[in-house]
Amino acid sequence: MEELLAMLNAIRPMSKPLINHLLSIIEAFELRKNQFLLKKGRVSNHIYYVSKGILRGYYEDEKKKQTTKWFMDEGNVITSVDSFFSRTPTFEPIQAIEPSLLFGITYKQLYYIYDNYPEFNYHGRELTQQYHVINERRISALQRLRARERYLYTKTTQPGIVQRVPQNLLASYLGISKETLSRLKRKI
Amino acid sequence: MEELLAMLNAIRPMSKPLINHLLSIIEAFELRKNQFLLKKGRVSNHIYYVSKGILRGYYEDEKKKQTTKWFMDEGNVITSVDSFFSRTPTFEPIQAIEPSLLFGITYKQLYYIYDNYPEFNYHGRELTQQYHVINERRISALQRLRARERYLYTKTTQPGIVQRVPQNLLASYLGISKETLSRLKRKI
DNA sequence: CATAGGAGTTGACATTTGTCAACATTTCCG
DNA sequence: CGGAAATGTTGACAAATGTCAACTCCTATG
Repeated sequence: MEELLAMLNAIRPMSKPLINHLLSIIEAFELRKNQFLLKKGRVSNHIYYVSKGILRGYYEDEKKKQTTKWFMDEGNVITSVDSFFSRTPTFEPIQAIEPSLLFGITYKQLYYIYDNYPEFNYHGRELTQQYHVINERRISALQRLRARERYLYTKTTQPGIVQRVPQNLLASYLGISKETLSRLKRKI
Repeated sequence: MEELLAMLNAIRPMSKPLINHLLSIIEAFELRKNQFLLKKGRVSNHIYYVSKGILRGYYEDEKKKQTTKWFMDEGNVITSVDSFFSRTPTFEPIQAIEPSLLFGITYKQLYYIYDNYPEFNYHGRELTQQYHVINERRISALQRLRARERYLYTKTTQPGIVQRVPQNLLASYLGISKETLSRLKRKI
């Protein structure tokens, strides 16, 4: 839990009352490998900090083909962004790839904080901004780069992810088939 | 200018002092067709509200091939996200596609507001969140959909854009060649 | 420890998309 | 108004990637 508070304090030191409030509401969640944090059709009700482990958000089409939208490991804040903020049922389950430990709060609790501890809007804004920038870069990569370059790009920007994650999931994250990934890796 | 204030007030009503401060600093910018709002190599120093017109952010690779990262029309808030927030020189120029009218403030002015009118962090957070959700959806589309489906998806989610924008730019936005776009349109 | 299922590899082939070049059409400006 | 430049279309072909199927290897679990 320390690390979570440290991360937030690094963005900007928080007041004692805010810290105490956070400590009183944050809940810990433990997940086994392959366990779901969020199932399809539910409204994403929590936002979590990843303390240990690695998770993925993915999408499954009519033909059962899965596309991994993101991987997040230690130090990241995760939720099903679309569902959480728009309060609609998600199409994107979240699943633990390794045994994981998370700290989370609910949507209601988050907005209670935004309303009653205005200082926390600064943190919310900075964090959203951070992921926004990451997504902007990801969009560029998906638009401009071919399979091979996307793989190399991801390998340099997220080396930990590339190592930790099964190749079939990595392929779907890159937006290519597992066979194509297998082949282009051999040529490198 | 009214519309900008109305948009912000709709997110959450702002205090009189904040409104007055905003009015005292917001600057208007007029652009001719094809004029640049931001050139490559500069640090993006402003964030703008689009009051009239349509603009694009794009990227140009070594071979001079351009990829349009986004189109933004009336009612949107724009900047070169990466450069603006990370304070680094941009690779992504912004250009007016039609004659445009913008209202803008600088990075410094924005952070002055965040620090001295804490209530505005709420607005900054909500706006960033909004674009974050849009980008999440865009990533899904780029990852999962083929050329044809990406076109149809964009046509339904941003019909105005698809109509207003030259096809070669639209193609680069979709991440496909202009020939492919021309062909798939004929088949529909 | 046996084995079923998951993960990764490889080959053959189909499909999609890109590239290049030629041409048609539109738009912009002197 | 007229011509250059930008935009859009089409064809032929090449390159990239997907799909399907067979096979191997690993590993999780009864």
